[in-house]
Amino acid sequence: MQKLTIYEVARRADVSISSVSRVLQGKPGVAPAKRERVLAAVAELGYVPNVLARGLASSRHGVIGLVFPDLDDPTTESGHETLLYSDEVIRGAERAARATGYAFLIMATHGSGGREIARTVGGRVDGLVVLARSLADPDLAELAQRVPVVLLAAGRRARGTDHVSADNEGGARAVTEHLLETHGYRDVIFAGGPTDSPDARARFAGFRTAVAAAGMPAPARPAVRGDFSEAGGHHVAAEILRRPALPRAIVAGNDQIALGLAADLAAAGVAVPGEVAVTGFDDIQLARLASPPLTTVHQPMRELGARCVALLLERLAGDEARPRAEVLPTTLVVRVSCGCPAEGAIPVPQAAGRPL
Amino acid sequence: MQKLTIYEVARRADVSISSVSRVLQGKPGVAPAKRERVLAAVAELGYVPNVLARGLASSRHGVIGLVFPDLDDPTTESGHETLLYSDEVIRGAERAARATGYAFLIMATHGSGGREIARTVGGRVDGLVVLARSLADPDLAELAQRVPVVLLAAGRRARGTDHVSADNEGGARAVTEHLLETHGYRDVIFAGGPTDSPDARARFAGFRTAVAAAGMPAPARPAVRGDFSEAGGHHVAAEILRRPALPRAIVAGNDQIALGLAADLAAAGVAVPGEVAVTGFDDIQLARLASPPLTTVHQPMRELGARCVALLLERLAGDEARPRAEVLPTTLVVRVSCGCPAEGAIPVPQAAGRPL
DNA sequence: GCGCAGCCTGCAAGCGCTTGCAGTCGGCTT
DNA sequence: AAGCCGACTGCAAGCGCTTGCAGGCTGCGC
Repeated sequence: MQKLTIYEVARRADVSISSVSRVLQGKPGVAPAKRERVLAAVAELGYVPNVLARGLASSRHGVIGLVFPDLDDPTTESGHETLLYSDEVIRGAERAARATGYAFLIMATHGSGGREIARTVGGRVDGLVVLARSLADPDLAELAQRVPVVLLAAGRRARGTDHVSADNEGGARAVTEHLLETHGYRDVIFAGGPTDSPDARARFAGFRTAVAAAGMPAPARPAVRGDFSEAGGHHVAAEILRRPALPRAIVAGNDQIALGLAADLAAAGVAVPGEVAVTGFDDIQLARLASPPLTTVHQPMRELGARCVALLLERLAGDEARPRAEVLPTTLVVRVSCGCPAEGAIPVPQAAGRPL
Repeated sequence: MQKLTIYEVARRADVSISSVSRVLQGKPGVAPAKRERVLAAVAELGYVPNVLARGLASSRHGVIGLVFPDLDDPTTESGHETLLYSDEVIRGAERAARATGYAFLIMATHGSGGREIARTVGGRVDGLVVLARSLADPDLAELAQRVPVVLLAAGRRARGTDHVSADNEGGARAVTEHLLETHGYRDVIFAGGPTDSPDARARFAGFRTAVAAAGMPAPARPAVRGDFSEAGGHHVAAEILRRPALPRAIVAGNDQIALGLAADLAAAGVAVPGEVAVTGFDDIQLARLASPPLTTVHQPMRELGARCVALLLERLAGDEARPRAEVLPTTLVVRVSCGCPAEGAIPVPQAAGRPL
């Protein structure tokens, strides 16, 4: 199969390549009869336009990109600390891009090398979604002036770019209120994430608001900190177990911390949620299946990804709007780890009526 | 910032664009002094070659693509049946591609529309990794003659393409043997996946081998079937609970089935693994955190993705080799759901020595 | 019957970079 | 000193498609 170009199609349909091009792009100004001939030729030949040539001529890639942080140590195959969060966002974004005919490129960043990576990907896409903390500020800035960028969950730092985030503060407030009001716990502490994470800060702020609203003194900073990973949870657990007295409930900065923490508490003989209640944030899949099922705050991860792509497309459409910031709602998901009854934690369809 | 082309760099360095091009590609035949000047100009200007033009001229994309099945119903936001498997493979492949300077494109397929999708992505990449069952055979065939394809876990159907898969049969045999020999269970059954899945078939074959080797009659087909999803597990559970007698152990086709199944059994009052032991396959992250932690067979998912990319690159390098099939080893991961003691199921670092 | 607005068409000029090829030059071999 | 060779250089021809523009036709108003 030798190369099949627009010339071949034009010859076959007995028209000029201009007309073929116009038909293929759905542009007006081509007589119906001729349009038919072109379409027929395209079908017979199985012609697919060369995206490279098309892109070069129109200076459009037809590709949306997404940059996410790869927190794993690339030298190990452990892989278990994966940010499931990114995977969900990626899926949502991919779907949104595909639905509008764009191809979807992803690139993970791992600490250094961000500059090169940003250049590589920057020149290949029409627009870029950048997940929080996957790129250093200067790299991001350089990238942003080459191509439209939408920042996801980044605590609005870069100027001139659109932002999308989840309502971290509201979610943290809701889960803390649940602990405080529904359960009536008194001694509730916050086990935070990295200091430089805007998400972590916003969640802590929500926690403080709830505590203050309950008429209690709100701490100035998280009682403990740890990475947004299971290892971070282990670290937090160690810190807490070292104390003279255990808190009644712990609001963790995210699900991974909560899971690692809960596992260690249980292993140390502390009943969860009996003695210490634990809540998470994100609602990753593990949260639902963990033991006990984790009470957490759901972030609409796929939707976040999809909204980022949507904003990008709007900007590409050219409406030269000023930077926008969109905040998607989060929802409290009550399961067991807060002390609530297990009811419905794990769906049990038609398991009833067992005839044994 | 107006557009910056190779001409600008050439002028700045006072050379021809040919030389700039050669320097940028690291080709020989450019005097050292001149090479320096070019590099300096590139750095000062912050020049980044236009990938579209480069691609058009050299007919190379610099992009590796991956097509995976999106089993979710795109109209819901549920997202919980996600194939974690794909996510891991994607990460592994992305990393391998990035490490060799290639950009990485992903595209999900969802039932129909595969043809269009295949065309879209086929024209944008230098090589493609296709996960099992994401594309119909004819679409795959068409795609394969446009661009090099490596099939992952597809039970070698397409001719002329490379294949990579995990040792499904060996893994299933190992886990079944564990149940049969270590635990001495007699009544062990296989709860399979979809009939058309090569993976499911290979696993069942391994199961049969082990059963036969233990001197027991091997069934001709799986005792029950279900999708490779949690819902499939629920279905399997319902089937099994409907029987007059429960089996002593169930070898599930994959982790999701095992998890859904185990949850329903437990909800129906059947002790797992006390009354019925359950094992999975894949070793997705959920398997480790589930309750009880799932004994399963580990597939090197990231490595599978990475190997696919590696094969693709070798083929692109031009060694015109005949199609190869690579099988990566799987490993038995013993946790609790088979009846083994919990020891080490959840790592408990420094949780000891609690001073309370 | 004539003029003009529209609608179609195809021409041709790029888009920015790669690469085969011919030409230039200094240095060495005879 | 003439001839050659090899290392460099830059020219120019694409790669395949988009698109502004000018020209040709048709139909309608006057």
